[in-house]
Order: sequence, then C-alpha cells, then structure tokens
Amino acid sequence: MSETKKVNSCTIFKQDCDCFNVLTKEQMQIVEDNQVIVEYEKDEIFARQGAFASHIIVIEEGLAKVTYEDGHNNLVLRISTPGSFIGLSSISDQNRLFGYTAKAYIKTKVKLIDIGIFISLIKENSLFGLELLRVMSEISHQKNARFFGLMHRQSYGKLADLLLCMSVNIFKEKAFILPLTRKQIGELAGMSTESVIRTFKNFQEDKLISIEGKKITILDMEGLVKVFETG
Amino acid sequence: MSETKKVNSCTIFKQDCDCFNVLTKEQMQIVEDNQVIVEYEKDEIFARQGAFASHIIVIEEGLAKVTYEDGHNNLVLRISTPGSFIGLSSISDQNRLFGYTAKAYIKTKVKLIDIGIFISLIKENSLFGLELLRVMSEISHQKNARFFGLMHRQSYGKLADLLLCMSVNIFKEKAFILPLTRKQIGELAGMSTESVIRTFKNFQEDKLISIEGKKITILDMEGLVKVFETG
DNA sequence: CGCGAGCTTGACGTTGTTCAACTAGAGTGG
DNA sequence: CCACTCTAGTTGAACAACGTCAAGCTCGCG
Repeated sequence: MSETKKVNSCTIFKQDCDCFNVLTKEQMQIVEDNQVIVEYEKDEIFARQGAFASHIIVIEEGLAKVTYEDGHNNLVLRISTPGSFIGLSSISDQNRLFGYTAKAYIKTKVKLIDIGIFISLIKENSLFGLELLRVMSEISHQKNARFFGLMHRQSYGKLADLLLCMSVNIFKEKAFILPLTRKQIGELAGMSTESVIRTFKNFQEDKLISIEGKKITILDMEGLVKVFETG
Repeated sequence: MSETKKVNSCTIFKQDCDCFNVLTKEQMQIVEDNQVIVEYEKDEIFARQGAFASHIIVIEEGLAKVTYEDGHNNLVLRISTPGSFIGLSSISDQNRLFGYTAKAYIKTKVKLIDIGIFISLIKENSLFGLELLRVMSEISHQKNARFFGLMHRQSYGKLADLLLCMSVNIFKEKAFILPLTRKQIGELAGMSTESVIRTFKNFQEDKLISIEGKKITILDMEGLVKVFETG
C-alpha cells in the first residue's frame, strides 16, 4: 500500500524519446541539415547557466552532469546520458538563457540543433510539441523523485540509491566502473566527500559492495535494496 | 558576479499564463463547454498521486499545496496559487496518472478541463503546446531554485526565504495572514515544526518580524534579505 | 467547563559536516 | 631516475545544526 512503486529515486536515467519520429521527412531533413556534432573533453562545460542558449543539445555519447548554481554552491539536477536533451527549458525562456550548467563527466559527444529551427518545428508540428511535453514531464517526475530522495533519505539510503541506479539504469551490470571522483559522487548524492568514503567503507564491511579503485561491484543486491528502502 | 540574480528560491509563485489566449474562438468555446468549476474545502485533496488524471486542473481561487509522497514522508513540490496548473505533467504520462498530490490549504476553487479535450487541443494548435512548454519550463526553473534552497540553506535562510516569498510574491504586503500551521510551514521549508518555532522566535528577538497568531509582519525587510542571503 | 489541536519550551541524541593530517599514485622536469 | 608537486583518497576528532522526545501551555469550540 504505502509502497506505490519500487522506483528508485535517482535522476540518472536513460530517457530515449521518440520526438524526432513524429517529424515529417522534410522536417527531419531540416534538422539534419542544421545540426552540428561536437565533442567535448572531460570536464568541459558545454552549457552555462545564464548564458544564451543558441542551440538545443542532445547527448549522443558520454556522460554529463546538469547543475544549478549560484556561485558558492551547486546542486546536481540530473545526470545526462545519451538520448537526453539539454536546454529544453530554454525554449520558452523569453531570453533563451540556459537555466543550468552542463559539464562533461567524460568525453562527450553532443548534437547541437539551432534553437530557432527547433522552435519553428514545434510551431509547425504540434505532435513534436506534444512529444517534447512528454519529455519535460518525464524529467519533471524524475526530478521530483530525486529531490524527494535527497531530502528524506540519509547518507546510507542516498548512496545505496545512487549505486543501484548506476547499476540498474546506466550500466546494466552488477560491476561497473564509475568514472567519478568521490567528490563528484558526493555532490550527486548531496553529501560530503568524507561521508561518501565512510559510507562506502561501511557498505564494504557489510559485504554489500566491493571496491577496487573506480570499479564497484554490487555483491548483495537485495541487501543494498534493503538499505535503500530503510536508510 | 557570484550573484547572478536576486531571485528568491521559493516555488510559491504566481504563474499566470497566456496559454488560452492562443486558442481560436472555436477552441476556446470547446474549453468553456467542457470545463467544470469545483470548490474544495480546506484540507480536501483534489488530485491524488497515482490516481487517474481525468482532468487538467487550473486553480481559480485559493491556495493549494502540491506534494510528492511515498507513504511515509512527503515533499512539498510547490504551492499553487490562482492561475497555476495541476496535472500538466500527466498529459504525457502514458497511464495519465497524477505524479503528485494536491491538497487545498484553504477553500479553493478549481477549473477542471477534460484531459482528452486538452490533449486534442494541443494536437490541433501547436501554439497552445508551445505555451504549455513555456509553463512547464517555468515550473521547472522554479523547482530547481526551490530545491537548491532547500538543499543548501539552513533553517534561518530557508525560513527567511519563505517569508520573503510570501510577502513579495503572494500577498504583496509586508504584513499578511499566513493560513498555515507551524507544521505546514515546516514541511514547506523542509524543517521540523519545532525548528520553525525557534527560528521565528529568533527572528522576533532580532526585530526582523513580529507575529501575532497567524499574522506575520515583516519589520526589517533588508535584514531579512540579509539572513536569506547569508543563512 | 473541559477537551483537543496547535503551539511552545527544554533536554538530549545523532547525523553528518568541517578541519586537519596523512597516504598513495600520477605527472613533470631537472 | 629521482625529488617535487598535485590531486584524489582516507582517517580521526571535534563540533554544530537539527530532529526527536517529552512535557506543559493556550485557545477556540462543543
């Protein structure tokens, strides 16, 4: 009853959308004629909060983090994996500014689509707009779940959540190489670097996971789920 | 530099949208022929997370809270004031379920629009869809700012934020009657009832505000802003 | 008049941050 | 090839902010 779903609350999800499928052949051609593929290196910023959003960005390959900042602190809104959009929410900003910053965790290839063209496609093809509404809605749900987790869970639960999400949603393996530093993991889970380390240590002592450098192996999936649910 | 904007981070904002203005006279007529006005009493729930969203809801009068729940805990996503939509994100959910719960803080009048009709309007009129994208985008920005605040501020800052937002965005007065219990204020600001009380007490001792029952008067706006910025 | 919800206060415990020190490994340049 | 440095990771100790608990209080209402 109280458990509506077993969804985990991370916002690191693969969001494949059919948006472009609803375009006509001609419209698709317009997109293809006006898109640019760019590759960014690790740690490069390819969308900066407050800057003019001249393009809609679609991640092709790689991994990026999307953060909201204010100079002192920053909050990771989500992780973007191939297929996800960056800058959708700028479509409607009257100034067309990015509402957040996107930075490559690893070498990341993105597709840039001119925002003017993108908007004209929305105006021409209402189904395209509807699909985009679907995407934004999905992002919104994910964000709600993510923030719910960040607010109401404590470190054990948050970190278990993150590991489960990485394993289940991103890598689809029980063992995976996490290309993030402890610090980055910390900001993702909303906790300090030290707490991440200590919690990892406890997880290892409890035989839930094993860690060798950046390689994390989930030894006891059920146990970790239990921590996620109760922590 | 580091202060990009002076925006306060609450998600209790008035979100008036021109969505319906882009409809043709005929389309507007369809909306009007298919809308129902309903009034809910204080504490009544008019949208329940996980339930079928048969209608899009527009707040006409009153004040409501939108929460994300999981049985044990709940997280206030935003406060809805007249003009705001509830259920927009269900448009695109394939099951058309509400992603959150909406509950009236006070007597609240809402307009219900059949979701099927709403969607057909989006399909017919791409400008309508674009406007809705604009709204969702706005909600998204507000949510980012809100959670940024909830995550990175401590109780003083969060409560100062809330009071400023109430005063500036909702009531547009330095003195206003907050129709919420301490507990409700607490869940809004992400803190315990007791912490709300203690913080209020401190604010009064510092001559920032005065409180008589539910009536709150901001005595020192600048001081409160300072607390908001530094706390 | 008495009940109960909301409010207030104090004491206490705990989580998790912060700080500081130390280690390990990866580059770098003489 | 060996200091030298820099980053990332690790550990311990101290501390602070908050939540929790428990107890009284107050006020509105039946």
